[in-house]
Amino acid sequence: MAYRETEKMRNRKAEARNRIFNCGVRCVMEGGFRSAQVTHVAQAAGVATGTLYRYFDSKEELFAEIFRSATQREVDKVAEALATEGTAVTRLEAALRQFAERALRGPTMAWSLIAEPVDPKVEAERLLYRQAYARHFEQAIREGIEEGSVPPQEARQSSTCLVGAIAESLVGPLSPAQTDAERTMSPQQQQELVESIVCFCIQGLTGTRR
Amino acid sequence: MAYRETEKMRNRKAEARNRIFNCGVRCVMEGGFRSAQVTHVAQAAGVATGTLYRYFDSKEELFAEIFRSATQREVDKVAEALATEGTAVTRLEAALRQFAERALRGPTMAWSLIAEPVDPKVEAERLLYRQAYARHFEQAIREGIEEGSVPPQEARQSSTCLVGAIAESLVGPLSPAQTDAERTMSPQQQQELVESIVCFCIQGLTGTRR
DNA sequence: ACATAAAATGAATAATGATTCACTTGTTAG
DNA sequence: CTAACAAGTGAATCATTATTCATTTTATGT
Repeated sequence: MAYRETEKMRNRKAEARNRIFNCGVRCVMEGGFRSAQVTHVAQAAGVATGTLYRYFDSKEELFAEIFRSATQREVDKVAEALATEGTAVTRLEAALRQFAERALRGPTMAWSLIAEPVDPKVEAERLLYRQAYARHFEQAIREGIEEGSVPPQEARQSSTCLVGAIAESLVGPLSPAQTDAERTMSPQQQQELVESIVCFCIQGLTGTRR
Repeated sequence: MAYRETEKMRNRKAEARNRIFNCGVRCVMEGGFRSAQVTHVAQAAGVATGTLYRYFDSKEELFAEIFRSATQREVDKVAEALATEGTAVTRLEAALRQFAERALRGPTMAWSLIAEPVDPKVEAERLLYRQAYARHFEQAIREGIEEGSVPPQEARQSSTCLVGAIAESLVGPLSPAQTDAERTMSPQQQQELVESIVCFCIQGLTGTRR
């Protein structure tokens, strides 16, 4: 026996995988999934295309993983906002803000996650991601119902409406169809946008004018 | 001069174009945009692929036109519901019902229009289509504000939230990721789904518990 | 140094589907 | 009937990209 995988090699491989993955992320951040081709990613990572395939089964697999990780960060942030102190309503409000503000801060990635046309495997991830949001919201709504700050309702349904309302409100502003000039809203405008989304959503939940 | 386009010929051509167009519609209704290939459409219409290109500049052009027409029908129905007698709130409610019920009745087409990943040109049509809905809703909201049945608010924003909430609520049920069994909801379930969407939306608009 | 095995390479291949175009067929007017 | 032109044809071509694989490079243990 003359070759056995050593620690050093394991590290180097892990590094390579990481580098590829991160370059994939960067590609998506720059031009969305559509313009992110395996050849580009490999090139950016400084490896041959063939090498990429040693680390990922297929393009779809790679981008599904990228999607998943980008998504997880976002979902975590929302979960975090929901895990603070206060009534369910306050926490939901904070979570919606978090969602919208983060999206407006990183518009290309946000658009890719929310609305860009993608391959089926990635689309499947998107479905999961939206469901993940919905489940977090749903939980908070149930808590709200329990504590009396939210009137009884189909928590599942309402949570889906929340996700839809906020996502749709962002699609327009984030869309690359807009010129960059249009996409760059003033902080003032952003603030207003977020406020009116939150307002609609909380009213929809509580049936209480605010 | 020996050949000049005659009435008969004009008709025949119009017929051919129509046939191609309609077969395109059928293809989309059956399997969505993804599975609708020019070759299929041509075959279904009983013409050669080359012929199709005498009537449509490109695949994208053809399907964008198909999308537009399918969409127009839906938007018209909503506009119709909004044009009846009654307060803005009642009319908006009727419009939301119309939207949801029609979608549940033709799930494949509805999914294609609302959520299927599509080519850029078609995606652009989708943006317009969602805006068309939003504009109709917006108008009704403004009327509601004027007549006092809806509290003052950013009508534009609220209308976008309506579109998002209803679309998102339908994506899950319509998605072909669901088995057909899952997708076939009982009329009972459909009714409940529609009710809870409408409830959330009207509350979001009016801030009044119902 | 050398044998062994894994990792990296990237040009060649495969797969998919839209689009073209040289040619055939059909239509019209004189 | 025939010249003149338009419509129709569909196999061949083109374009785009993901994926493979024969070959080269690199790492390891003796």
